Amino acid sequence: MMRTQMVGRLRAADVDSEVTLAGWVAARRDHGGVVFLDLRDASGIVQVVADPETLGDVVHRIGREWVLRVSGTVRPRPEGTVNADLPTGEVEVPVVSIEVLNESEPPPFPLSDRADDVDEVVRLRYRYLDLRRPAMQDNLRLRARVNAALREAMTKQDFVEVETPMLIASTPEGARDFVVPSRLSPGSFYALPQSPQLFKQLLMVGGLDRYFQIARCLRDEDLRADRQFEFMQYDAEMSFADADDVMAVVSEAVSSAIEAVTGKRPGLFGRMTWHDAQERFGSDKPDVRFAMELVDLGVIFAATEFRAFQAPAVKGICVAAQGEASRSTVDALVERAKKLGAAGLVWMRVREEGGTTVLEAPVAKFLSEPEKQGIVATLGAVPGDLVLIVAGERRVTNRVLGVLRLDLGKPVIGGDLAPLWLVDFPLFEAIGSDGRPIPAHHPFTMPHADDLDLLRGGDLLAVRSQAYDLVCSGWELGSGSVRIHQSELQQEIFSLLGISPEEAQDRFGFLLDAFRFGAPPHAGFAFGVDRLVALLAGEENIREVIAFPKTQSGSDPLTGAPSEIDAGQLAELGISLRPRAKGASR
RNA sequence: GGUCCUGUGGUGCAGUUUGGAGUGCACGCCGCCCUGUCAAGGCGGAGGCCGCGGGUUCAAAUCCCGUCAGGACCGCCA
Repeated sequence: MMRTQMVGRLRAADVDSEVTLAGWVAARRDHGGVVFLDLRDASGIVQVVADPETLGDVVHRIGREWVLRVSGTVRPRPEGTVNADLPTGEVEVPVVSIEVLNESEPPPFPLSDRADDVDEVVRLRYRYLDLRRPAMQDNLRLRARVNAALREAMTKQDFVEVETPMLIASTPEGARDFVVPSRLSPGSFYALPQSPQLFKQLLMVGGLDRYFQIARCLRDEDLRADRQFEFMQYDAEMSFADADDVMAVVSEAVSSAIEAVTGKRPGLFGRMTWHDAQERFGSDKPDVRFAMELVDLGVIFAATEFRAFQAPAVKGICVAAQGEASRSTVDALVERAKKLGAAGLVWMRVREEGGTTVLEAPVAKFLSEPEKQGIVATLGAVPGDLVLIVAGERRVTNRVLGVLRLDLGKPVIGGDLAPLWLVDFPLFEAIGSDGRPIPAHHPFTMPHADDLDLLRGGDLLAVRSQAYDLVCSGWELGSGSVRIHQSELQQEIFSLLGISPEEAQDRFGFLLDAFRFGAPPHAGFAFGVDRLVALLAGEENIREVIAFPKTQSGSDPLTGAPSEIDAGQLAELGISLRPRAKGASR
């Protein structure tokens, strides 16, 4: 037997038990006559006490990260030497026998969580050492709990976990595909899945009724703090179900995951229409952990003399307690607003003067007294606040104020995740330069039943879809929709999008074929597991919750990927490389 | 493709604004001392292509140009 127990659970109650422990040396304190070693395993740290006189000089040689196996009888620490900072701090293990299982070179960077700001390339180059840090261990274990909770919640709700293929046909839709050359069909390529979207719909046609998967997805797009080439998606689809059914199932799964991590089950998820999110928060992923909502001031300025406010939309936000922000700070906000596409940004300091609330600003002289009072009343501004107003085209106005709101707002630290369903998305996000509408979701999204007339009648941008997003603390976690399952309606959408029947057949023929054989009404959802885990772990970057992530340029400092392959492999695949465009680098 | 930020012994930083000797701090590492420490302590020591290349200059970590690597963001992510 290698060990009798893990080190982290030793307590006063274990005094007098004989134990054998195995782990890494997290720290050593060599006093000459006595050597203290902090022995670390996956469960924590315990202090062991080594006496060079009985154990020999080897105890002076032992360094950080050496791997030891020690035996001894647990004893209470002497009076006054208890370490309250350690769960095991009441006890220690005097070493009777010691075995060096492996020596270690000194680690290239501190493995303590107190030194958390090491260059990320160094951490990734030695990820196996980085993973020994308790913070990384916690993140990966938290992630495992989330995965387990999601699986359990879905299985309990009668969902069948089905694996879908990684080597699939490329479809020219959506993100850039990662491709894999085919050896047996030189010149042909597989694509790695961007998501199991089409397969899960086929599973519905196949009568699985309720499918889920925690699926690996790959997209060859630029990386970000919340985006990696490959990521994990909780993916679900259900037959004979509407949007509410799907949202209920997903809410249950996400709630279970949150409860598994925090011990606390979240309340009912909020629900907000896309339109409200735009008008109140200037975003399609509103962070509702703080207010500072966008307020429409259009009524106040309906007949204003002030040119800048003679616009389709005049809206403002009230920034609490920032009324005395420096001129340079305010000027920076104006610049920011202009950069975001606003014609300008009107700012006003809210002050108190002789018992009344007044607005002080360069533009104040252009505004009438009722207008100024209207601003204060409508925004609920109090002395000390800063009022920011943008006027212009409604979409731009909302977007600019939404960004400023996020720049200036402060979510409550340690608050709830604030999960929120966003519903009633528009079916099309814009009309392209070719006059064709651009789908907001994907072309299989079911239009809202009440808006079918609009679809056929005219105002395409007003058509709502049966799509829904899950937003958490300002992060877009995922999205889903009711799918079109009738080929007539699907053809209609394709023709609106300018996709000919031949083209549709060419791109998604296998799905359209399947739909001719009694496809059930179905709906589904998918969200990013990495993002949910990062939120729950309090990390701003999903690399912190991925064991072996890639850098922003898509490389892996540990393995050296991506790397060149040898000529033989290329030949076998029937691939020849073009010479490098700009002078060979390697 | 673009904007911005960063790059200095193994690690984290200061030094760059205003050019003047690789000058400094903390940790780690090596050696010696030390029986109650908690990131032990004391004394001593080693360790540098200032990312790389070019330019300006009597002189470059410092100024200029390019380049590489990393990061945040825009584009992109149906």
